[in-house]
Parts: sequence; structure tokens; C-alpha cells
Amino acid sequence: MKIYNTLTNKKEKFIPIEKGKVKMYVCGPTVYNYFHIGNARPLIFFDVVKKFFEYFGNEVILVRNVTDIDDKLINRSIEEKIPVTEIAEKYTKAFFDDCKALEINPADHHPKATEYISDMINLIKELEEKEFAYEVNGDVYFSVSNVEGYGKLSGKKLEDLQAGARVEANKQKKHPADFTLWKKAKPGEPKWASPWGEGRPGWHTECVVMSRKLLGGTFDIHGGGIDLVFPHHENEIAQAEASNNKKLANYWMHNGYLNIEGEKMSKSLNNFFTARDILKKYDAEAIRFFFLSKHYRSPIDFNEDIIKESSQAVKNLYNTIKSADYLNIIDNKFKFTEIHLQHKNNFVTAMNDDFNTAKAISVLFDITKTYNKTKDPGFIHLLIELGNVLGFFLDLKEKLSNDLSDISGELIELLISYRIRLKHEKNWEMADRIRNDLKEMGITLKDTPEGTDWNIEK
RNA sequence: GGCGACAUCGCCAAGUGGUAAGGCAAAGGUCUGCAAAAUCUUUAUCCCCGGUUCGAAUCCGGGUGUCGCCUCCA
Repeated sequence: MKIYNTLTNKKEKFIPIEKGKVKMYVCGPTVYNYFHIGNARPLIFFDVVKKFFEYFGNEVILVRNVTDIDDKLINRSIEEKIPVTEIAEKYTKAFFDDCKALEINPADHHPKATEYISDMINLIKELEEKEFAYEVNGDVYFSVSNVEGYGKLSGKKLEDLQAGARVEANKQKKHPADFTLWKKAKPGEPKWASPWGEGRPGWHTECVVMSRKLLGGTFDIHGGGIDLVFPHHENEIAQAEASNNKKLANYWMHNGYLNIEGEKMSKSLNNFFTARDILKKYDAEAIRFFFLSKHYRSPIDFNEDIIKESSQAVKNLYNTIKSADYLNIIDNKFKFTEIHLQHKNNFVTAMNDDFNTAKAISVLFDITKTYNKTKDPGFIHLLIELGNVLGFFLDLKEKLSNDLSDISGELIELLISYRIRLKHEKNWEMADRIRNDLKEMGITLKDTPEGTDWNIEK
């Protein structure tokens, strides 16, 4: 298993700290808004990372934090005219709802920043004692100049940062790259008591504190979007390692951006879609396919045509599963033979190479093709098993059984039986009319040598 | 200004030294009363120029183009 490590800019062999156990921390949402479809990328991708490790019997502990206090929430609170805590509550709930709709598994822990304030204060105190932090008028800053190797994750040098600074430096800071550990509260803002007065923690501290508490001083994988490399993760490393002299995480994984029509998704350009809006038009699996059909580190361009293509591709996979009468073989135990294991091996090899999901998906299509040629149900079992690793074909029983009351189902069967009679009588006009009318209602009929199948289309 | 990424068929995309996976779309054939599904067949020499090599999409240099990051900040 090889993983591309942002820290070294190389693919490295993955060796967990503890055999059979993988500890992951992936930066989660700041709950000030509904998350957009670009935010769904790390959620879906790291969901797959977890599933793949688990496929090999590893125990995975995934932590995904919820940032429920920061400037964005405060601004939002002013906009919506409701308290910050209610903003946080509202959008935290929305976050979990949307994840569920996207068929993303919950993490094992979802720590909230506001629940770790005292731990953060303790860390900041420690940093102050060790002279990595300084206080100015109730604000506390981290002094990057005191850290050896600052910039090692993002490949930036302090001199360059200074030279390239496009924003006027905060005059309180000793160095422009110094970042806030504790921010003094303005009147009316949420606040907590601290040795430096009332205020709130800075952005980067929560992840250090929460990962340390839930995963230990050093853990295996730290993940997130590429935009978090600098300054967020860089600053996490700086304060974590300054305080305990231990590596924060061994492997740093970052997913690429989602662009829309070639441009970065951004609020000011008004070119973003919330995940919940996209879900109104497309299935969770189409969205998943869209993301996984490209390597996670590449930028990906979002447009509806491509989601539609993805949707069609997923549908074709389902066609094969349906044609295999999967519901009737689902409970059969199946033992894979050499021929199946070859395909499985292709899949695993692809995934072992820094999670090459695009290639892994192509293996699913190979399997489908082979099934259609051989009609060997083993391939359907394999397709489902490997699809599950990528988060496809979950809850198949529910998805495949036609979601109608018994009576409606019986009515359709009745219509089909009449249509069969009409077909025997070569009354094609009426037979087609039944099929077309049902199609308009979203029910598709398919004549096969074994009889007529029906499906409900979305 | 500094740092970095990317450029492969109509579209999406894998492939990092050995002669271009896969998906979607399109065309034609088989099957079918017709559909649908399935199946068979067809479509690229990899942005440009130069170099290294027996051999490069893959390595090196130059060019062009697109994009990202550069501090609590919208």
C-alpha cells in the first residue's frame, strides 16, 4: 500500500503505527452554512479510504471535527439574526443529514471545538511557557520564527511568505506569518474566560488538541482539502510539534479542488452548488462515481453533463446486477475461484497505489463485462463486494426491491399480464401503449426471454 | 513577485521508460413484433519545440496554455 505524502511529496509505503489499526484525522466542516458539492469530495474520498482499510480487516478510527466557533459563524449569526450556538446547531444537523443522503458513513468521533476550549487554553499556556507564543492586548500569537523548519509541509519559506505578503501585516504580530492562538472577544461575541482575558480560540488549535486526545500524540493519517495545507495544517504541525516534540501525523493526504467551469468554486463568483441541491437532481451514487472516477489529488471540473454521464454509468452497473436477479442470489454463499480473484487482485492493486479509484472503477466494468459473457454469478458477488469498498451498491436489498405498496405492485403485474395477452394477439399498438404509459409514470418494462421485468426509474 | 500542480480520443479519464485501460456519447451488425438490455465491430501516438535513450505520453531543457496556494482573510 502506497500513499502520496504531502510532507515528502512522494508516494510512500504505508506502515501504520500499530499493526492492524489505522488512526485518521480528517478536517471537517465549519458549520456556518450548508456544505457545497466541493466539500463533498474529501467526505466521499476519505469514506472510501476508511472502507478500503477495513476491507482488509484493519480497525480504523476516523475523527472528523466540527468547527462550531469561528468568525464565519459569528458573521452568519449576524446575517441570520440568530445566536451563534443556534447557527452551529442548525448547520451541524444539516451536515449530518447531507452526509447521510450522500451515503457517507459517519466518522467514529465528531469532536466539536467548543467542547475542547479548556484543552486548547492549556495547550496555549504550554506554548507560552515554552516561548512559542506571546500575548499582545488579549490576543495570543504563535511565533513561527521560533520553530525550526516552519513551512515543511507546504514547502514555503518564511522569507518568501514575507516577501509575497499581499495583505497588510497585523502590526501586533512580531512576524507576519505568526498566527492567532487566542482571539480577544469584541463586545457581543461569544467568549470564554482565559488567562489572557475573555475570547475564543484561534483556528488551528482545535485540531491539535482534539486529535491528541482522541488519537494520541502521533497518528497515522491526517487528511483534508489541498487548500488546508497552508496555513491550516502547517500551523497545526508547528504548534503540535513545538509543544510535545512529536510528529503530529505520519502521512498527510490532500484531495484536489472542485472547480466549476474551470474556475474555483467560490461564493463571490456565485458559482457554487450546495450538496443538497445537487442531490435533488442526482443520486448519491452518481455523485460518488463522478468524484471517484478521477484521482483524488487532481483538480476536478464540475458540470452537469459529467454528472449525467456518471449517472448513466452507475445505471449500467445496476442493470447488470438486476439482470442477474441479485435479490435471489444475495444470500447464497459464494466461494471465489482463481478467475474471480484475478479481477479482485486488479482492483486491490489499483487501490494500493495511492487509492487509484479511477482504475478500480474500471475493474468493476471489467467484471461486469465478464459476467455478461459468462453469466457466472460469482462475478456479481465480486462486483458487489468490491463496489461496496468504494461505497457503491450499499443497502442493495432496499434499492432493488421496488418501493411500492403491495397493491400498486400487483396492479403493475396485472397490467403486464394483460399486455402479454395483447402481445400474443399481436396487438402491438395496445401493448406499446401500456408500456409507454407506464414509462411516463416512471415505470420501465423490459421484455426478456424469461418474461417481463419492471423497474421504477428515478 | 514567491511557491506549486496540470495539459492523453467528441466529453470524462487511467497509464511515470517498452510501444495508448475504462466510462459516457456516436456509427454499424446480431438479438427483439418494436423497444430496453446484452453482445460484436469502428474512432487518439498523448499541447508545441529540442535533447537523453535501442526505445518516451512517461526522463531533461525551453515554450505555450489552464489552475491553485501565499497569513482571522472576502
